[in-house]
Amino acid sequence: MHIQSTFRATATTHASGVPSGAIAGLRPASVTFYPADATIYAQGDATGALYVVEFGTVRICCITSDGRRQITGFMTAGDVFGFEADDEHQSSAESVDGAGLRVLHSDESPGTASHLLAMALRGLSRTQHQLMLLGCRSANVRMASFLADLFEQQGGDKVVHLAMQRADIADYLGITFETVSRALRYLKDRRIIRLKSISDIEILDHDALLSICD
Amino acid sequence: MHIQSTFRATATTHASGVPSGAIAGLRPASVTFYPADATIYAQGDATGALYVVEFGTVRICCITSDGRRQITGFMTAGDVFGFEADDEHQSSAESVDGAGLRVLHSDESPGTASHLLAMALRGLSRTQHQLMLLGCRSANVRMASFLADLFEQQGGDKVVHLAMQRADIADYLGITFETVSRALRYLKDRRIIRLKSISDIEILDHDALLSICD
DNA sequence: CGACCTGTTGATTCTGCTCAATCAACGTGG
DNA sequence: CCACGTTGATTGAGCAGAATCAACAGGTCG
Repeated sequence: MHIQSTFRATATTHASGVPSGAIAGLRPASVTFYPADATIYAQGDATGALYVVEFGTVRICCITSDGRRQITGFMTAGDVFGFEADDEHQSSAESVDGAGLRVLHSDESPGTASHLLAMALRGLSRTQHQLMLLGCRSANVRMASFLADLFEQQGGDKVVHLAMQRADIADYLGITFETVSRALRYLKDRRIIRLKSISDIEILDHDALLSICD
Repeated sequence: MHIQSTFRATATTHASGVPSGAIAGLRPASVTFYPADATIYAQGDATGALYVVEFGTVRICCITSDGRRQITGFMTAGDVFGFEADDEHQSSAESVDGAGLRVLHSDESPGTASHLLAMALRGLSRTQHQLMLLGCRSANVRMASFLADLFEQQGGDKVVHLAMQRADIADYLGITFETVSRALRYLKDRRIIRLKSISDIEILDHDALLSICD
Protein backbone atom coordinates (compact mmCIF):
# COMPACT_ATOMS: atom_id res chain seq x y z
CA MET A 1 0.00 0.00 0.00
CA HIS A 2 2.98 2.29 0.37
CA ILE A 3 3.08 4.68 -2.52
CA GLN A 4 6.48 6.20 -2.75
CA SER A 5 8.69 7.48 -5.48
CA THR A 6 12.40 7.82 -4.96
CA PHE A 7 14.54 10.78 -5.88
CA ARG A 8 18.25 10.70 -5.29
CA ALA A 9 19.60 13.54 -7.37
CA THR A 10 17.83 16.39 -5.62
CA ALA A 11 17.78 14.61 -2.30
CA THR A 12 21.50 14.57 -1.67
CA THR A 13 21.70 18.33 -1.97
CA HIS A 14 19.13 18.66 0.77
CA ALA A 15 20.90 16.06 2.86
CA SER A 16 24.06 17.95 3.66
CA GLY A 17 22.79 20.79 5.76
CA VAL A 18 19.94 19.58 7.89
CA PRO A 19 19.63 17.30 10.88
CA SER A 20 22.90 18.12 12.58
CA GLY A 21 23.91 15.87 15.46
CA ALA A 22 20.71 13.90 15.66
CA ILE A 23 21.97 11.07 13.49
CA ALA A 24 25.32 10.54 15.18
CA GLY A 25 26.00 6.84 15.44
CA LEU A 26 23.44 5.93 12.85
CA ARG A 27 24.11 5.15 9.22
CA PRO A 28 22.71 7.85 6.98
CA ALA A 29 20.59 6.72 4.05
CA SER A 30 19.33 8.32 0.87
CA VAL A 31 16.34 10.61 0.87
CA THR A 32 12.98 9.27 -0.28
CA PHE A 33 10.27 11.60 -1.53
CA TYR A 34 6.67 10.99 -0.48
CA PRO A 35 4.12 12.99 -2.51
CA ALA A 36 1.17 14.63 -0.77
CA ASP A 37 -1.07 12.18 1.10
CA ALA A 38 1.27 9.24 0.52
CA THR A 39 1.41 6.75 3.37
CA ILE A 40 4.79 6.26 5.01
CA TYR A 41 3.55 3.55 7.32
CA ALA A 42 0.10 2.50 8.42
CA GLN A 43 -1.53 1.52 11.68
CA GLY A 44 -0.71 -2.14 12.27
CA ASP A 45 2.44 -2.20 10.16
CA ALA A 46 5.47 -3.84 11.69
CA THR A 47 7.67 -1.42 13.58
CA GLY A 48 10.96 -0.91 11.87
CA ALA A 49 12.99 2.08 10.83
CA LEU A 50 12.99 5.58 12.20
CA TYR A 51 12.68 8.53 9.85
CA VAL A 52 14.18 11.99 9.77
CA VAL A 53 12.29 14.70 7.93
CA GLU A 54 14.53 16.53 5.48
CA PHE A 55 11.89 18.84 4.04
CA GLY A 56 8.11 19.06 3.94
CA THR A 57 5.62 18.03 6.61
CA VAL A 58 4.40 14.66 7.88
CA ARG A 59 1.31 14.01 9.95
CA ILE A 60 1.11 11.22 12.51
CA CYS A 61 -2.45 10.05 12.95
CA CYS A 62 -4.59 7.49 14.66
CA ILE A 63 -7.96 6.31 13.39
CA THR A 64 -10.49 5.23 15.99
CA SER A 65 -12.96 2.42 15.42
CA ASP A 66 -15.76 4.96 14.98
CA GLY A 67 -13.95 6.53 12.06
CA ARG A 68 -12.67 9.63 13.79
CA ARG A 69 -9.11 10.73 13.15
CA GLN A 70 -6.75 12.22 15.69
CA ILE A 71 -3.53 13.76 14.46
CA THR A 72 -0.98 13.33 17.22
CA GLY A 73 1.69 15.47 15.66
CA PHE A 74 3.16 17.25 12.66
CA MET A 75 6.79 16.52 11.83
CA THR A 76 8.95 19.00 9.98
CA ALA A 77 12.59 19.31 8.94
CA GLY A 78 14.89 17.79 11.54
CA ASP A 79 12.18 15.87 13.40
CA VAL A 80 12.54 12.15 13.97
CA PHE A 81 9.52 9.86 14.07
CA GLY A 82 8.60 6.20 13.94
CA PHE A 83 9.11 5.40 17.62
CA GLU A 84 6.83 2.72 18.93
CA ALA A 85 6.72 0.80 22.17
CA ASP A 86 5.19 -2.25 20.55
CA ASP A 87 6.22 -4.25 17.48
CA GLU A 88 3.25 -2.81 15.61
CA HIS A 89 2.66 0.81 14.68
CA GLN A 90 -0.22 2.24 16.69
CA SER A 91 -0.40 5.24 14.42
CA SER A 92 0.14 5.90 10.77
CA ALA A 93 2.39 8.48 9.12
CA GLU A 94 1.41 10.35 5.98
CA SER A 95 3.03 13.03 3.91
CA VAL A 96 1.08 16.27 4.10
CA ASP A 97 2.51 18.32 1.28
CA GLY A 98 5.25 16.24 -0.28
CA ALA A 99 8.00 15.37 2.13
CA GLY A 100 11.56 14.12 1.88
CA LEU A 101 12.51 11.50 4.44
CA ARG A 102 15.72 9.79 5.37
CA VAL A 103 15.59 6.38 7.03
CA LEU A 104 17.66 5.79 10.15
CA HIS A 105 18.83 2.20 10.28
CA SER A 106 19.36 1.31 13.90
CA ASP A 107 22.47 -0.81 13.93
CA GLU A 108 23.71 -1.73 17.35
CA SER A 109 26.62 0.64 17.60
CA PRO A 110 27.50 1.88 21.10
CA GLY A 111 25.97 5.17 22.09
CA THR A 112 23.05 4.69 19.78
CA ALA A 113 20.58 3.82 22.50
CA SER A 114 21.19 7.02 24.41
CA HIS A 115 20.70 9.07 21.26
CA LEU A 116 17.49 7.23 20.61
CA LEU A 117 16.47 7.90 24.18
CA ALA A 118 17.06 11.60 23.75
CA MET A 119 14.94 11.66 20.62
CA ALA A 120 12.18 9.61 22.23
CA LEU A 121 12.13 11.98 25.20
CA ARG A 122 11.81 14.93 22.85
CA GLY A 123 8.83 13.16 21.29
CA LEU A 124 7.38 12.56 24.73
CA SER A 125 7.78 16.20 25.64
CA ARG A 126 6.01 17.29 22.48
CA THR A 127 3.14 14.91 23.00
CA GLN A 128 2.68 16.18 26.53
CA HIS A 129 2.67 19.72 25.23
CA GLN A 130 -0.14 18.80 22.88
CA LEU A 131 -1.97 17.15 25.74
CA MET A 132 -1.91 20.51 27.50
CA LEU A 133 -3.28 22.08 24.36
CA LEU A 134 -6.20 19.65 24.14
CA GLY A 135 -6.86 20.19 27.82
CA CYS A 136 -7.76 23.79 26.98
CA ARG A 137 -11.50 24.05 26.63
CA SER A 138 -11.71 26.90 24.15
CA ALA A 139 -11.24 26.42 20.43
CA ASN A 140 -9.83 29.95 20.08
CA VAL A 141 -7.15 29.20 22.64
CA ARG A 142 -6.19 25.98 20.91
CA MET A 143 -5.91 27.75 17.59
CA ALA A 144 -3.86 30.58 19.08
CA SER A 145 -1.52 28.10 20.75
CA PHE A 146 -1.13 26.22 17.51
CA LEU A 147 -0.18 29.38 15.66
CA ALA A 148 2.21 30.40 18.43
CA ASP A 149 3.87 27.00 18.22
CA LEU A 150 4.25 27.27 14.47
CA PHE A 151 5.62 30.79 14.85
CA GLU A 152 8.22 29.48 17.28
CA GLN A 153 9.03 26.47 15.15
CA GLN A 154 9.45 28.47 11.96
CA GLY A 155 12.00 30.69 13.60
CA GLY A 156 9.95 33.77 14.42
CA ASP A 157 9.05 34.85 10.92
CA LYS A 158 6.10 37.24 11.05
CA VAL A 159 4.50 35.10 8.34
CA VAL A 160 3.56 31.58 9.39
CA HIS A 161 3.02 29.01 6.70
CA LEU A 162 0.29 26.41 7.12
CA ALA A 163 1.48 23.39 5.16
CA MET A 164 -1.60 21.41 6.12
CA GLN A 165 -5.22 22.09 5.28
CA ARG A 166 -8.03 23.02 7.66
CA ALA A 167 -9.23 19.47 8.21
CA ASP A 168 -5.74 18.44 9.34
CA ILE A 169 -5.56 21.33 11.79
CA ALA A 170 -9.02 20.41 13.03
CA ASP A 171 -8.11 16.79 13.69
CA TYR A 172 -4.94 17.95 15.39
CA LEU A 173 -6.75 20.36 17.69
CA GLY A 174 -9.72 18.10 18.29
CA ILE A 175 -12.28 20.48 16.76
CA THR A 176 -14.12 20.65 13.44
CA PHE A 177 -12.71 22.42 10.38
CA GLU A 178 -15.58 24.90 10.50
CA THR A 179 -14.48 25.86 13.98
CA VAL A 180 -10.92 26.25 12.71
CA SER A 181 -12.27 28.76 10.21
CA ARG A 182 -14.20 30.60 12.89
CA ALA A 183 -11.21 30.69 15.23
CA LEU A 184 -9.09 32.21 12.49
CA ARG A 185 -11.82 34.75 11.86
CA TYR A 186 -11.90 35.56 15.56
CA LEU A 187 -8.17 36.28 15.53
CA LYS A 188 -8.47 38.18 12.28
CA ASP A 189 -11.28 40.39 13.60
CA ARG A 190 -9.12 41.28 16.59
CA ARG A 191 -6.29 42.33 14.29
CA ILE A 192 -4.02 39.67 15.79
CA ILE A 193 -3.44 37.90 12.50
CA ARG A 194 -3.91 38.61 8.82
CA LEU A 195 -4.57 35.99 6.16
CA LYS A 196 -2.06 36.82 3.45
CA SER A 197 -3.27 33.80 1.54
CA ILE A 198 -5.16 30.67 2.44
CA SER A 199 -2.03 29.05 3.81
CA ASP A 200 0.05 32.02 4.91
CA ILE A 201 -0.81 33.87 8.07
CA GLU A 202 0.85 37.03 9.20
CA ILE A 203 1.19 37.52 12.93
CA LEU A 204 0.28 41.16 13.53
CA ASP A 205 0.22 41.15 17.32
CA HIS A 206 2.41 38.47 18.81
CA ASP A 207 1.89 39.61 22.39
CA ALA A 208 -1.86 39.46 22.04
CA LEU A 209 -1.54 35.99 20.53
CA LEU A 210 0.44 34.77 23.51
CA SER A 211 -1.92 36.40 25.98
CA ILE A 212 -4.76 34.42 24.45
CA CYS A 213 -2.87 31.15 24.82
CA ASP A 214 -2.28 31.54 28.54
CA MET B 1 9.34 22.01 49.39
CA HIS B 2 9.41 18.23 49.16
CA ILE B 3 7.44 16.78 52.03
CA GLN B 4 8.39 13.17 52.39
CA SER B 5 8.61 10.71 55.19
CA THR B 6 10.70 7.59 54.87
CA PHE B 7 9.68 4.08 55.80
CA ARG B 8 12.05 1.20 55.40
CA ALA B 9 10.54 -1.59 57.45
CA THR B 10 7.28 -1.95 55.55
CA ALA B 11 8.83 -0.90 52.29
CA THR B 12 11.19 -3.80 51.87
CA THR B 13 8.37 -6.30 52.07
CA HIS B 14 6.65 -4.56 49.20
CA ALA B 15 9.88 -4.36 47.29
CA SER B 16 10.41 -8.04 46.60
CA GLY B 17 7.47 -8.83 44.39
CA VAL B 18 6.79 -5.84 42.20
CA PRO B 19 8.56 -4.28 39.26
CA SER B 20 10.05 -7.41 37.68
CA GLY B 21 12.57 -6.81 34.91
CA ALA B 22 12.14 -3.07 34.65
CA ILE B 23 15.02 -2.22 36.93
CA ALA B 24 17.62 -4.56 35.44
CA GLY B 25 20.94 -2.78 35.26
CA LEU B 26 19.90 -0.13 37.77
CA ARG B 27 20.81 -0.06 41.45
CA PRO B 28 17.74 -0.62 43.58
CA ALA B 29 17.13 1.82 46.40
CA SER B 30 14.95 1.85 49.46
CA VAL B 31 11.28 2.72 49.29
CA THR B 32 10.14 6.21 50.28
CA PHE B 33 6.58 6.83 51.35
CA TYR B 34 4.83 9.98 50.17
CA PRO B 35 1.58 10.75 52.02
CA ALA B 36 -1.48 11.95 50.14
CA ASP B 37 -0.92 15.19 48.18
CA ALA B 38 2.82 15.24 48.92
CA THR B 39 4.96 16.62 46.11
CA ILE B 40 7.55 14.26 44.65
CA TYR B 41 8.95 16.89 42.35
CA ALA B 42 7.65 20.20 41.10
CA GLN B 43 7.50 22.02 37.79
CA GLY B 44 10.86 23.68 37.31
CA ASP B 45 12.81 21.33 39.55
CA ALA B 46 16.06 19.96 38.18
CA THR B 47 15.67 16.69 36.36
CA GLY B 48 17.27 13.84 38.24
CA ALA B 49 16.20 10.42 39.30
CA LEU B 50 13.54 8.18 37.88
CA TYR B 51 10.98 6.63 40.18
CA VAL B 52 9.23 3.27 40.28
CA VAL B 53 5.88 3.08 41.97
CA GLU B 54 5.77 0.25 44.50
CA PHE B 55 2.25 0.89 45.76
CA GLY B 56 -0.31 3.68 45.70
CA THR B 57 -0.98 6.17 42.93
CA VAL B 58 0.92 9.20 41.65
CA ARG B 59 -0.45 11.96 39.44
CA ILE B 60 1.69 13.80 36.91
CA CYS B 61 0.38 17.29 36.32
CA CYS B 62 1.07 20.53 34.56
CA ILE B 63 -0.18 23.91 35.70
CA THR B 64 -0.85 26.49 33.02
CA SER B 65 -0.24 30.18 33.52
CA ASP B 66 -3.99 30.77 33.80
CA GLY B 67 -4.18 28.42 36.75
CA ARG B 68 -5.72 25.45 35.04
CA ARG B 69 -4.34 22.03 35.79
CA GLN B 70 -3.91 19.20 33.36
CA ILE B 71 -3.11 15.77 34.69
CA THR B 72 -1.08 13.96 32.07
CA GLY B 73 -1.10 10.59 33.73
CA PHE B 74 -1.67 8.41 36.75
CA MET B 75 1.15 6.08 37.79
CA THR B 76 0.50 2.89 39.70
CA ALA B 77 2.52 -0.09 40.90
CA GLY B 78 5.26 -1.00 38.47
CA ASP B 79 5.12 2.25 36.49
CA VAL B 80 8.26 4.31 36.01
CA PHE B 81 8.11 8.09 35.79
CA GLY B 82 10.36 11.12 35.94
CA PHE B 83 11.47 11.16 32.30
CA GLU B 84 12.15 14.59 30.94
CA ALA B 85 13.70 15.81 27.70
CA ASP B 86 15.03 18.95 29.32
CA ASP B 87 17.08 19.48 32.45
CA GLU B 88 14.04 20.94 34.15
CA HIS B 89 10.83 19.13 34.99
CA GLN B 90 7.99 20.41 32.84
CA SER B 91 5.46 18.71 35.04
CA SER B 92 5.14 17.96 38.71
CA ALA B 93 4.49 14.64 40.41
CA GLU B 94 2.29 14.30 43.47
CA SER B 95 1.14 11.41 45.56
CA VAL B 96 -2.58 10.86 45.24
CA ASP B 97 -3.40 8.54 48.09
CA GLY B 98 -0.14 7.78 49.80
CA ALA B 99 2.38 6.13 47.53
CA GLY B 100 5.59 4.16 48.00
CA LEU B 101 8.31 5.01 45.52
CA ARG B 102 11.71 3.58 44.77
CA VAL B 103 14.34 5.79 43.18
CA LEU B 104 16.24 4.49 40.16
CA HIS B 105 19.77 5.86 40.17
CA SER B 106 20.95 5.89 36.59
CA ASP B 107 24.56 4.81 36.75
CA GLU B 108 26.16 4.33 33.39
CA SER B 109 26.17 0.56 33.25
CA PRO B 110 25.90 -0.99 29.79
CA GLY B 111 22.42 -1.93 28.68
CA THR B 112 20.84 0.72 30.85
CA ALA B 113 20.11 3.10 28.03
CA SER B 114 18.10 0.57 26.07
CA HIS B 115 16.05 -0.25 29.16
CA LEU B 116 15.43 3.43 29.67
CA LEU B 117 14.42 3.71 26.04
CA ALA B 118 11.91 0.91 26.43
CA MET B 119 10.40 2.62 29.46
CA ALA B 120 10.31 6.00 27.75
CA LEU B 121 8.58 4.46 24.74
CA ARG B 122 5.98 2.91 26.99
CA GLY B 123 5.40 6.36 28.44
CA LEU B 124 5.10 7.80 24.96
CA SER B 125 2.58 5.16 23.99
CA ARG B 126 0.50 5.92 27.06
CA THR B 127 0.54 9.64 26.46
CA GLN B 128 -0.58 9.11 22.88
CA HIS B 129 -3.37 6.91 24.11
CA GLN B 130 -4.55 9.70 26.34
CA LEU B 131 -4.31 12.12 23.44
CA MET B 132 -6.81 9.92 21.62
CA LEU B 133 -9.01 10.03 24.67
CA LEU B 134 -8.99 13.83 24.80
CA GLY B 135 -9.69 13.93 21.09
CA CYS B 136 -13.08 12.35 21.84
CA ARG B 137 -15.70 15.06 22.01
CA SER B 138 -18.09 13.46 24.46
CA ALA B 139 -17.56 13.48 28.20
CA ASN B 140 -19.39 10.18 28.56
CA VAL B 141 -17.02 8.51 26.12
CA ARG B 142 -14.00 9.88 27.94
CA MET B 143 -15.31 8.62 31.24
CA ALA B 144 -16.15 5.20 29.81
CA SER B 145 -12.67 4.91 28.29
CA PHE B 146 -11.10 5.90 31.58
CA LEU B 147 -13.02 3.21 33.43
CA ALA B 148 -12.18 0.64 30.76
CA ASP B 149 -8.50 1.52 31.09
CA LEU B 150 -8.64 1.16 34.87
CA PHE B 151 -10.46 -2.14 34.50
CA GLU B 152 -7.70 -3.39 32.21
CA GLN B 153 -4.96 -2.02 34.42
CA GLN B 154 -6.37 -3.52 37.61
CA GLY B 155 -6.38 -6.98 36.08
CA GLY B 156 -10.01 -7.38 35.08
CA ASP B 157 -11.56 -7.27 38.53
CA LYS B 158 -15.26 -6.51 38.25
CA VAL B 159 -14.75 -3.83 40.89
CA VAL B 160 -12.60 -0.90 39.83
CA HIS B 161 -11.05 1.24 42.53
CA LEU B 162 -10.79 4.99 42.00
CA ALA B 163 -7.78 6.03 44.05
CA MET B 164 -8.16 9.65 42.99
CA GLN B 165 -11.01 12.04 43.64
CA ARG B 166 -13.41 13.54 41.12
CA ALA B 167 -11.42 16.72 40.57
CA ASP B 168 -8.36 14.65 39.60
CA ILE B 169 -10.37 12.61 37.14
CA ALA B 170 -11.81 15.82 35.74
CA ASP B 171 -8.39 17.39 35.18
CA TYR B 172 -7.21 14.16 33.63
CA LEU B 173 -10.13 13.96 31.20
CA GLY B 174 -10.25 17.67 30.46
CA ILE B 175 -13.76 18.18 31.83
CA THR B 176 -15.22 19.62 35.04
CA PHE B 177 -15.83 17.52 38.12
CA GLU B 178 -19.57 18.14 37.85
CA THR B 179 -19.45 16.56 34.42
CA VAL B 180 -17.54 13.60 35.88
CA SER B 181 -20.42 13.12 38.29
CA ARG B 182 -22.97 13.33 35.51
CA ALA B 183 -21.04 10.92 33.31
CA LEU B 184 -20.98 8.38 36.14
CA ARG B 185 -24.69 8.90 36.62
CA TYR B 186 -25.23 8.33 32.90
CA LEU B 187 -23.42 4.99 33.10
CA LYS B 188 -25.19 4.09 36.31
CA ASP B 189 -28.65 4.83 34.85
CA ARG B 190 -27.86 2.52 31.96
CA ARG B 191 -26.95 -0.29 34.37
CA ILE B 192 -23.40 -0.38 33.00
CA ILE B 193 -21.79 0.38 36.33
CA ARG B 194 -22.78 0.40 39.98
CA LEU B 195 -21.28 2.66 42.64
CA LYS B 196 -20.42 0.28 45.45
CA SER B 197 -18.93 3.18 47.34
CA ILE B 198 -17.71 6.62 46.43
CA SER B 199 -14.41 5.21 45.18
CA ASP B 200 -15.32 1.68 44.13
CA ILE B 201 -17.17 1.06 40.93
CA GLU B 202 -18.50 -2.28 39.85
CA ILE B 203 -18.54 -2.96 36.13
CA LEU B 204 -21.90 -4.59 35.45
CA ASP B 205 -21.78 -4.65 31.66
CA HIS B 206 -18.27 -4.65 30.30
CA ASP B 207 -19.35 -5.09 26.66
CA ALA B 208 -21.62 -2.07 26.87
CA LEU B 209 -18.79 -0.08 28.42
CA LEU B 210 -16.48 -0.93 25.54
CA SER B 211 -19.15 -0.21 22.95
CA ILE B 212 -19.48 3.29 24.37
CA CYS B 213 -15.76 3.85 24.06
CA ASP B 214 -15.86 2.95 20.36
C1' DC C 1 -21.96 20.37 67.55
C1' DG C 2 -20.44 23.27 63.73
C1' DA C 3 -16.99 23.92 60.05
C1' DC C 4 -15.33 21.97 56.15
C1' DC C 5 -14.61 19.06 52.29
C1' DT C 6 -16.25 16.06 48.65
C1' DG C 7 -19.69 14.75 45.81
C1' DT C 8 -24.26 15.13 43.65
C1' DT C 9 -27.92 17.48 41.42
C1' DG C 10 -30.48 21.41 39.27
C1' DA C 11 -30.98 25.73 36.34
C1' DT C 12 -29.02 28.61 33.09
C1' DT C 13 -25.65 30.15 29.77
C1' DC C 14 -22.62 29.57 26.18
C1' DT C 15 -19.50 27.21 23.21
C1' DG C 16 -18.90 24.38 19.49
C1' DC C 17 -21.10 20.68 16.50
C1' DT C 18 -24.27 19.68 12.75
C1' DC C 19 -26.39 20.69 8.69
C1' DA C 20 -26.45 23.57 4.85
C1' DA C 21 -25.55 27.34 1.62
C1' DT C 22 -22.15 30.00 -0.65
C1' DC C 23 -17.75 31.24 -2.64
C1' DA C 24 -13.14 30.98 -4.72
C1' DA C 25 -9.63 28.35 -7.09
C1' DC C 26 -8.64 24.91 -10.23
C1' DG C 27 -8.92 21.48 -13.93
C1' DT C 28 -11.35 19.36 -17.73
C1' DG C 29 -13.63 18.94 -21.86
C1' DG C 30 -16.41 20.63 -25.33
C1' DC D 1 -13.03 30.63 -24.62
C1' DC D 2 -16.67 29.27 -21.40
C1' DA D 3 -19.71 25.71 -18.94
C1' DC D 4 -19.19 22.35 -15.63
C1' DG D 5 -17.68 19.63 -11.74
C1' DT D 6 -14.60 19.23 -7.88
C1' DT D 7 -12.27 20.55 -3.82
C1' DG D 8 -11.18 23.50 0.05
C1' DA D 9 -12.65 27.36 2.78
C1' DT D 10 -15.93 30.43 4.77
C1' DT D 11 -20.24 31.69 6.81
C1' DG D 12 -24.98 31.15 8.83
C1' DA D 13 -28.89 28.97 11.69
C1' DG D 14 -30.32 25.82 15.00
C1' DC D 15 -29.33 22.61 18.45
C1' DA D 16 -26.90 19.54 21.80
C1' DG D 17 -23.68 19.14 25.31
C1' DA D 18 -20.73 20.82 28.67
C1' DA D 19 -19.40 24.85 31.62
C1' DT D 20 -20.90 27.83 35.14
C1' DC D 21 -23.32 29.14 39.09
C1' DA D 22 -25.76 27.60 42.93
C1' DA D 23 -27.97 24.69 46.29
C1' DC D 24 -27.72 20.69 48.99
C1' DA D 25 -26.39 16.00 51.06
C1' DG D 26 -23.17 13.09 53.45
C1' DG D 27 -18.88 12.37 55.81
C1' DT D 28 -14.88 13.72 58.63
C1' DC D 29 -12.53 16.18 62.00
C1' DG D 30 -11.59 19.81 65.14
